Amino acid sequence: MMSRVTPWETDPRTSHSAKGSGGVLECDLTNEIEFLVARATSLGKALANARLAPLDLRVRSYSVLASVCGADGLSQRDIAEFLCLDPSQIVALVDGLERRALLERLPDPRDRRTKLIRATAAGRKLHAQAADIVRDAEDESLQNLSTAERDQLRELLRRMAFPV
Amino acid sequence: MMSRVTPWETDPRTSHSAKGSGGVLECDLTNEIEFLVARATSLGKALANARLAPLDLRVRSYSVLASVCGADGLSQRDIAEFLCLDPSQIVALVDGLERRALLERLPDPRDRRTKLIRATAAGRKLHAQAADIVRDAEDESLQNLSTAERDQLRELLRRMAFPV
DNA sequence: TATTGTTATACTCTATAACTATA
DNA sequence: TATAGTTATAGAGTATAACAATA
Repeated sequence: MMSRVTPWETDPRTSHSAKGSGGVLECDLTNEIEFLVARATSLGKALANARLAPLDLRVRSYSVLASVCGADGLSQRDIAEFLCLDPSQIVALVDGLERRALLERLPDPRDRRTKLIRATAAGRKLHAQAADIVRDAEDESLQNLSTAERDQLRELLRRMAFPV
Repeated sequence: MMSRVTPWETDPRTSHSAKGSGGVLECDLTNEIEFLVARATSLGKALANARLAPLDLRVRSYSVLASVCGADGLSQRDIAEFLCLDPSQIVALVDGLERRALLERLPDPRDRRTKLIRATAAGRKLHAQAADIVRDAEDESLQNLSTAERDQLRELLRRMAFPV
C-alpha cells in the first residue's frame, strides 16, 4: 500500500494558469531562499512523518531520539537549543519517549536542577531503524541531485542552520 | 526595541555537554539534509514572522499574497499546490486577505467552480513593503554565505523544493 | 538573582472527511 | 464520475507566562 503524502496535488495538465514550462509557477517567491527552504522542509517532513509512522515516531520525536543517541548526556536544555524548540516542548517529547522506555532521565551529579537524557538499548535500536528510514526518505527527496551536489547543499545548509 | 526571536537560547558558555569546537552539538542529525533544512526553516520563519508582524502579516499570509502578486489569475487550487498547503487552508488565508481588501476573488469565465484570485492595488503595495522586509530577514539569515554561495544554494534548493 | 525543568494556556498550523455547485 | 471551493473538527506544533527546586 502506498502512502499519499500530498493528497491535494492536482494534475498539472488539468490546470490552466500562469505556469512556467516546467509546470512550476513563476513568481518572485521561487527566488526567495527562505521560501524554497520552507517548501523543501514541508515536502520532506510530510514524507518522513509518513515513513516513520510504522515505528510510532514522528519527525519531532525522532529528532529528540537522534540527538540523544548521537551525543550522550545532553540536558533537556541542550536538546531544546539544538532542535530550536522551547524547553517546555521537550518535556512532553521526553515524556513520551521515556514512557516507551526508549530513553531515561538521569540526575546530573554536577547540578541537581539538570536532568541528563540517555537513550536505552531499545532506544538505540529503534533509532537505528528510524535512521535507515529517514535516510531512504531523504534519498528520495534528493533524487534530482548528484552526490557531489548533495554534499555541497549540506555544507551550505549547515552554515545557514548554524549561524556563527 | 529588539525582537527576541529565539527566547529560549542559552548562553553556550554556561552549557557543559557534548559540543564540538564551534559550540554546535556533534550528532548524526547535523549530517542529515532534512534536519538542516528544517532547522534553517525554523530560524528563518521565526525571524520573518517577527519582522512581518508590524504589517499584520505572517509567513503564510505573505506567501499567499506573494503568489498572487507574482502570477496573476491563480485559482485557490494553484496557490494550494504551489505552497504545499491543503486547499481548505487557502480558504481562511484568502478570507483574511480579502477582508483587508488586499486581494479579491473573481469568477473564472471558463469554469464557474473556480475562483481566480487577484491582488488589489493595496495588496500590491503591502506586498512590496513585505517583500523588502523578507529580503532583509533573508539577508540576515544568510550572513555567512557569499553572493555566489547564495546563488548556488538557491539553485540546489529549487531542485529539492520542486522535484520533477 | 538567575537557571532547569515543569505546568498551563492560547494560538497557529496541519490533516481529514464531508458537503455544494459545478464540470 | 470527478473537481473547486468550502465547512467542520481534531490533532500537531508553537509561543508565553508563571512556578518550584536549585544554583
